[in-house]
Amino acid sequence: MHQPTKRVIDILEYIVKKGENVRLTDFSRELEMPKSTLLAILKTLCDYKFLVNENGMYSAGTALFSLGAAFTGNFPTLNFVRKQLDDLVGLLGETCYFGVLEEGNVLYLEKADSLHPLRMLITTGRRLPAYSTGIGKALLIDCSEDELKKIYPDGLLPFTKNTITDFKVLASQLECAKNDGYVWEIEESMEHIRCFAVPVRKNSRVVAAVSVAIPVFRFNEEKRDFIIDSVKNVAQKISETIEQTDAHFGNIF
Amino acid sequence: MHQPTKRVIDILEYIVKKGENVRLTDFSRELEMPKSTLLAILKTLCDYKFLVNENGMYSAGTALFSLGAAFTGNFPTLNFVRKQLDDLVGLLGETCYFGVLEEGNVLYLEKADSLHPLRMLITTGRRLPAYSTGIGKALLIDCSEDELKKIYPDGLLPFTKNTITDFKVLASQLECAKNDGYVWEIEESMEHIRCFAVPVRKNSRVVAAVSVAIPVFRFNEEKRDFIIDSVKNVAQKISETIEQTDAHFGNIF
DNA sequence: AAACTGTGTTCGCATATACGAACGAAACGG
DNA sequence: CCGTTTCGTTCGTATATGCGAACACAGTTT
Repeated sequence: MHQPTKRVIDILEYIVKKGENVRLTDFSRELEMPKSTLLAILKTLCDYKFLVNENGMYSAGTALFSLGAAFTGNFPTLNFVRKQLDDLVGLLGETCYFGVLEEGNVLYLEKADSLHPLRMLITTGRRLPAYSTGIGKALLIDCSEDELKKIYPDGLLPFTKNTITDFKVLASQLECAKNDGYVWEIEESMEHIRCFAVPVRKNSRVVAAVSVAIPVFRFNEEKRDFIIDSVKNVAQKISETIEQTDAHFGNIF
Repeated sequence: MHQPTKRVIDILEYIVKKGENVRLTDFSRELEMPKSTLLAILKTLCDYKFLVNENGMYSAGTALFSLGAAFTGNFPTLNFVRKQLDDLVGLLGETCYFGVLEEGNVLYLEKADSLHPLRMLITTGRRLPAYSTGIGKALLIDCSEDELKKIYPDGLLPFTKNTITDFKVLASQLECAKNDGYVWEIEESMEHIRCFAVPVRKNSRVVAAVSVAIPVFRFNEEKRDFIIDSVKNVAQKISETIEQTDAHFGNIF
């Protein structure tokens, strides 16, 4: 591990987590780096707009935006995905997500916000353990029990009282889901939220997934079929589009 | 200037420019760094998903997406802006932009694509000299000739035969535009493209701008008033929204 | 007004990093 | 098929970077 590089990474990830108004001392304390060393790195990052220094307060700079935008720009498919998610929200009224699997985690690539004031709070770019989320289970849908154990060598940690922590239970549930063509989840990653998700395939391999997250009190069984059909429909459209591209997305697709 | 940090920056900016399939030797040649040093840095960047290494070919990694998304997430106003631009494209049919001023350059923060197959190619996150673009002139609209000279100490370089290279001409044109409340531009930054732009203000200070870019052959004078009114209307709505927030956007707003 | 907290410098010393050459492997071309 | 080129990797040494302490300065609190 290259220390100077690691430090730059730590600084950047820390500043985007905090967003703004981070002081030199905060960096030093949280990242355990001497202030004199920090100052040299921070100054250079400011020169190139990765950070902004406003009388002692550091904030995330526009270069971070440019990097992310340039990355996204390589994947025009995402524009199509966003429009599909917008349509899906129009139908269902609840927050919808699109994400890919990255080493056992869901990486959220796109979302469309619920029309309701009370809505989910996951932001694009975040990573969450796949086994506990609806969209994540859709991404793992083809995994056997052995494969799951390999992905999560430290076991399945609970996030709520409903989180599945037993590999056998998870594997058998995925087995069923594979037949049904969709996954559901009730308060396994967050209290009061249930979820439906459908995998997106390219050449029959799961490469991404679409999901909708619904507060339990706004759900009722009558809506069930309509929700599942709507999500399946969007996942199918996205699958067809992705089939035609050769985009890798950081070699995830 | 801190060399290791500068190198990380150079590597990241180079990889997003190239997008994918960059070899160790390419980095070494283009960035003038010894291969042995590069290897240590690249390996660390791969560990943290800033890069991906696929049998010798490096590509941009998902961490870049996460950084950019986290940055954007701090500015919910951008979602509103995107919807406004979408509406504007619905009215005008041509590519629309939203951007801010950063040291004499326009930084494009949002865009909505034209419905026509032939359209502008500027992507979000890019920077272009403000004096030559429509949106950029809207951002400079309150500047005097002296202020312009301070921003561009090396003078105004031409990009097309129409680019304004004389400070006096630019300043007097901005003076007129300030009265009209909008800026126009004909093939000053790109051949075959003309542009209308309107500044977005916060507390009466220009903090951003909205523009529409139209291929010259699709423009005719009858549309003029409608275009200008539409852009002004959107800029006004965005102004009102920004007034209510205290977002800085990398201390640009 | 003095004590405290935090930023940004400076400086000498110890050390981790950078460098370039040399090596091995693979791809290319005649 | 073998020489040639290109690429990635390794390694010992030189050097640039990292470190911690001390200091000046500014703002805030006691």
